[in-house]
Amino acid sequence: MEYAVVIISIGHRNIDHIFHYRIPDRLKGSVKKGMRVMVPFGRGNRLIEGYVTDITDSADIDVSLIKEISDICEEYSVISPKRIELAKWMKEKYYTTFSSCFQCIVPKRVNEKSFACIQLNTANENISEAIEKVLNKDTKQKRVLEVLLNGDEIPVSHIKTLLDVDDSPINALIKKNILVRKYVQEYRGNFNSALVEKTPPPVLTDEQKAAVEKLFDIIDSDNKKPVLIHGVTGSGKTEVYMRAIERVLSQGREAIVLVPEISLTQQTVERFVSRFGNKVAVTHSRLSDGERYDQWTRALRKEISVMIGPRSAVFTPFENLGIIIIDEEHEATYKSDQLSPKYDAREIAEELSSLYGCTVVLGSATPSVTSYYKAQTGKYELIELNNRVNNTLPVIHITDMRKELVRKNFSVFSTDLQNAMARNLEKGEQTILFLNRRGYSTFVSCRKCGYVMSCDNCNVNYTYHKGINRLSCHYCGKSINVPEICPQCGSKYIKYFGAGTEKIEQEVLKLFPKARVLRMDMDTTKRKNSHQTILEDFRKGKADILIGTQMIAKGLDFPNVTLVGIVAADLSLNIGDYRSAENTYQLVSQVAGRAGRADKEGTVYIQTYSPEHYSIRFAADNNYKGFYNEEITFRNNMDYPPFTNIFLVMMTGENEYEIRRTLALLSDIMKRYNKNNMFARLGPTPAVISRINNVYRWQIIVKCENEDKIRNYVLFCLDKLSKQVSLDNINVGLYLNPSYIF
DNA sequence: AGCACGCCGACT
DNA sequence: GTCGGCGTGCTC
Repeated sequence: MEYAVVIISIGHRNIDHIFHYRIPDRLKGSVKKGMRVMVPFGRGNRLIEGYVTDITDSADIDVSLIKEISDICEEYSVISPKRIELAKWMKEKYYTTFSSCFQCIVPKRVNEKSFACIQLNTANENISEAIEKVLNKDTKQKRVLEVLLNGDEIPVSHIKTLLDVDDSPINALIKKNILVRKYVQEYRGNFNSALVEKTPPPVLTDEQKAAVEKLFDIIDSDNKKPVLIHGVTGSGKTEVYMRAIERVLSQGREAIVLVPEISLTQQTVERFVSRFGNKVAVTHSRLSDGERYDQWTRALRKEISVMIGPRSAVFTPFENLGIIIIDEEHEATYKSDQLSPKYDAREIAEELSSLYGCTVVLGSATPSVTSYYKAQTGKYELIELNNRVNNTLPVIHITDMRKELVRKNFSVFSTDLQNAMARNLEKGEQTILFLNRRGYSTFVSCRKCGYVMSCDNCNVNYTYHKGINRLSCHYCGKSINVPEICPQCGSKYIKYFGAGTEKIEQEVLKLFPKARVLRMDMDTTKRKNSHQTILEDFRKGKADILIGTQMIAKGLDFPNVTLVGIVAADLSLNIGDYRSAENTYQLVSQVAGRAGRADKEGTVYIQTYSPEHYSIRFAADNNYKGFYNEEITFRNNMDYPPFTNIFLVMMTGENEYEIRRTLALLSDIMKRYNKNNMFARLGPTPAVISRINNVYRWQIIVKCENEDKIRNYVLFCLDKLSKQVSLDNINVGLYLNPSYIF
């Protein structure tokens, strides 16, 4: 007897194991490994979706309990044997259920959309006589038939609009056996590659040539070490990627290109489409489920061979996978931090590399410290691109804001930056001002008693928003009217501190009343497309100055921008996360890179209260290695990643006492099983934001060099804990090496 | 997860 | 007697 081994699509730990089902006679031969099936499940025999992960001839359970598969979902397998292996690996690596891993690997099933087409009925032997009869009469049928005589398959809707006819002549022709109607699947979300002109590849620089040759060697060899391309901005990394893709395609294999969602713009995509034409498909988060499913299906059917997309595109079902390119590899978006499995696309790519023998290429101008460390220690190959293809470096100044205070300049802008802005306005060139904080004032307090306005629901200070004239909480969204007197002492002296983008906008308008200013932050981009509109307006020169947060920092290039002001470079430095310096270096480098592209020289002013900090100094010098050397020493001394693994256990719930008590218990258990003191433990401590929307947040942090050991240890201790106390009212969040400590 | 089963008290 | 409350435990 043959049984299908099925994983049920219910993401619950109790049923996260295999179930055996009989294959009914009518499905004999059609049920295959990797297929999606419907099976009766539980006492009520409700029909649940499941995945056939194997077919066996025995089952070690009472045969009378085994039920029958009720139906198959598709005629084909949606998951290959190698990808079943990937799911097993993910389940262990990300301590999650099979079901949730399958959900990543196979997109949600959506009904396929089809449309009616008509075509000559080739099965009809007497068709020519029938055709002749119609053509001899002057009817609507004749006009329809004439269009179809060459044998093409044409959508019914096209015929109707083209000839202005309705169904009746078409139906008549079908009745006469001259035409047949068939339904063709429509692929939703296709990128219209016909609109993009094909461009010939440019001539490579010597440096690019060397990089491409090294990549070819790796692609063609069996040594599948991942490659880190450290290429300064403008060094032509993308062209190197495209040559590697060409090589892989010529070998009949496929390519995946991962790009941070934010830089997945029309221009990026067009660059690939102009080289590879209709072999390219694109996914992104704005696609509907149907569009995503259809693009995924096209890959499964080998109709495309290059997929460009964000994190989730790493799961594109190419079975002859030749290369995975991860651009801007340092970006935090490659790690999913919220939904389980909390996978890292870079790690998935490496696992796919060992399953498929494909090459993994990571590229960045500011590599993550972890990746560069791997390149230094021989786990990755390193390719460096040090020269710009046709851009010059901007001139970068660091401004010590403490000296501005001494000189009695209390403005948010240093004198130098103000002067530079004035000069730029006169010249008619554009300026970008970057501040990674929105709102007007970030801190509102009473001058008499010191009371700080803060949210009732969260342990977060209110930010004052001048546009709506309200205090608003950036964590739960609550906003209140500005109190006229201090809620604590009744004093009228309420003072506003700390500047956000809204304040910067106002200061600019005060200094330069004639300047045309655009502001881009969460508050000005709430409406659909407002993001695009602002950027386009700025590109077209409809504004002189663009003020913005993080969202203006990435991947955009404006040829007429010659001045960039980083208003407070040390904001990200004071967050208190072990990655603060890394984030600051990356952010400052990226923002500075917006100045002076094309033929005009750029100038950058970095305003800071910590001008001596190495992340700012080296970013201003454009010296990644200098930064890396300082940072890696710091990580080593402090025992932070990449020298250790950090496991964050966060408990959240409405009853603070219960959370603290439970975490204390977990801490005791951890202490008890910490043989040889292999695991360092911090906490329980309140999280950085210790209450959001009246949900309290406490955490324990565990550190250990060995990833498997720390994972097993934490899961073991949590298992012990769950046997001692109920965790029903507590949410337990597990984060292995999170992108930031919350 | 979700559903049946079963063991309780309250009610026509 | 029986209706329905929720706690418990199982699902090929």
